[in-house]
Amino acid sequence: MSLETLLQAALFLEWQAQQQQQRTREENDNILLEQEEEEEEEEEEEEKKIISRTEEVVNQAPPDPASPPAPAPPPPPPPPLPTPVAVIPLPVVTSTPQPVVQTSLSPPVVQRQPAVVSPPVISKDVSLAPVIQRPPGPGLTEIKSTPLSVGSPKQLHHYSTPVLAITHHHIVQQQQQQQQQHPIQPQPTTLQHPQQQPTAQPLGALRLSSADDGRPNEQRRRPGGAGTREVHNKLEKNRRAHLKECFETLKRNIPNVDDKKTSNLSVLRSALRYIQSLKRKEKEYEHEMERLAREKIATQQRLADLKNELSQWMDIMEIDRIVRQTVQPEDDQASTSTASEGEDNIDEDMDDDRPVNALQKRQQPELLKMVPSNAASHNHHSTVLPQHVSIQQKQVPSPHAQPLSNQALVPPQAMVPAQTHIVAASTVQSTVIAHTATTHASVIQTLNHVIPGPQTKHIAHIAPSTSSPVQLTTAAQPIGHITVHPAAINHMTHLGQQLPIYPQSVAVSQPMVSHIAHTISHPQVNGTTNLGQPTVMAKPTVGTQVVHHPQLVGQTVLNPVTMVTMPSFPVSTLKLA
DNA sequence: ATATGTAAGTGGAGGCTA
DNA sequence: TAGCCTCCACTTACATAT
Repeated sequence: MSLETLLQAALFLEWQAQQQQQRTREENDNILLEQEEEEEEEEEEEEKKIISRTEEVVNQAPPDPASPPAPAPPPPPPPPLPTPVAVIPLPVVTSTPQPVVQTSLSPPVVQRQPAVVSPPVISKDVSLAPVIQRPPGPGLTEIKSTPLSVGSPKQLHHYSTPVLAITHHHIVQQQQQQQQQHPIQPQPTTLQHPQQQPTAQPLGALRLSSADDGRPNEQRRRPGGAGTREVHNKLEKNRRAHLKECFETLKRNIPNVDDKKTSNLSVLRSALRYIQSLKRKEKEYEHEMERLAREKIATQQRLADLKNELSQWMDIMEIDRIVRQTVQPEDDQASTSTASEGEDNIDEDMDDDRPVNALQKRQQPELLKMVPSNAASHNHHSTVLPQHVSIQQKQVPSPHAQPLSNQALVPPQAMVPAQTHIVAASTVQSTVIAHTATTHASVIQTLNHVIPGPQTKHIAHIAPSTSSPVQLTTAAQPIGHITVHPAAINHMTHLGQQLPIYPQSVAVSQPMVSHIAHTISHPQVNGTTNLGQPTVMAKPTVGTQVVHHPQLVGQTVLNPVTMVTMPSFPVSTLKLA
């Protein structure tokens, strides 16, 4: 027993549980279904209200009035239908049924709307919906009707003018009343409306009836067509809403506009101001852009110039490198040093070898070579280091000497305007300052001629820029002769005391004569007093005027003459390249 | 109480389309 | 040409500020 009873009890419990589960499932399903239905209804309502109210009205309206029964218009679900009511005549629909007496008063707008739509114009569908679903009783109409009617003298006024409207209103009211009487039977009522209306209404009915009766519902659409008042009102309402939205959008896009206390007019004004300000700014920016464009062009031009100069410098550097490569193998004692060091060394050497220099002067004029540099390249004094080229030469004019000098006399015009380059080849006693601005091959040739000499063991090379190392190889022999680059004179004054002073006399070689432009007193050049002997300074021949000083040929320049050639642009700008 | 601004209803005019 | 749509103007009601 116990077991059986227990089993039975268990089975029973199971069965109950299953039953409960099923119930719950069903309930849930029902709930879900209800919810879905509600949602659908809401959606339909919204759609109808918002989107296609007018469309629905219009579309539904046309259908044939002929079909009398028209249970429910096909598209809108017939039964559920509070929705359509709500859709079209919103006021009417929403109005809750309440007993109000009111027919006598001027027809409320609400009332007219459905009426107008339904009977004359829109045959069934539209009319049906509102009419059918209107809750029974005039109450609906009244709620809205009362305020509307009360508050709308205008409406009265409006209605007065169009006869049709008036008639419609009355008709509607009657229809509504009828419908109220037959709330459940919307369809037949709706069908009846058009026909019944004429009978019911005196004035409007007359016209409507005449027109409508004569023709079927098709022509109920008055020119307003969709143009029932309700539709028109809604369209207009939507239009205003859109307009309002546009104003809101505009307002949001205008800075410094209060969100709330701005009328549409003020929004427009502020928008106008804002647009004007934007235009002004636009013009300003355009001008700024033009200015920057011009500045850019100028800068690019300058950059191009600098690049050109830099390329020239690079050529010089290349030549120097070649020269160096050519010279170094032969130079046992070659040493690199800075310009100052080299100069110092030179000074020392010169001090030591003065007597020798004297001999050299007599025995052999030094070989001078000057190459004019670009006058324009002397505008800047950023580079302190002068470009010296001193080539010491044998005193004895070797067979190469003459050709050297000749080659050194390359016409300035043939020279590439560039910074002076210093290549100093020291021979026994003579010093030749060559202006390496001559990228011309003649320089190399000259050097080749000069250097090969047995005595030309020391070559000082000074790079033109500060960045490049200045290599000055002091000759074992004191510098006997120095030629001055004419271009250097422009910058002599700038350098002032920075310029090294060569105490010993310097002889000007024959070739240099052609390039010597001016002679100035030495103190003017370096600011130092010297032995009182005149110093020969050369002025660049770059330009046009070249003054020859043949008297200087072979003479000894007692004071140091430093070649100083400044780059045509600040050294810092070299980095740009 | 008055002024101002907004929303809404209504009618008409004009353009577009079937 | 009728129907439809859009726009505009007029009017009224309501809300808010002064």
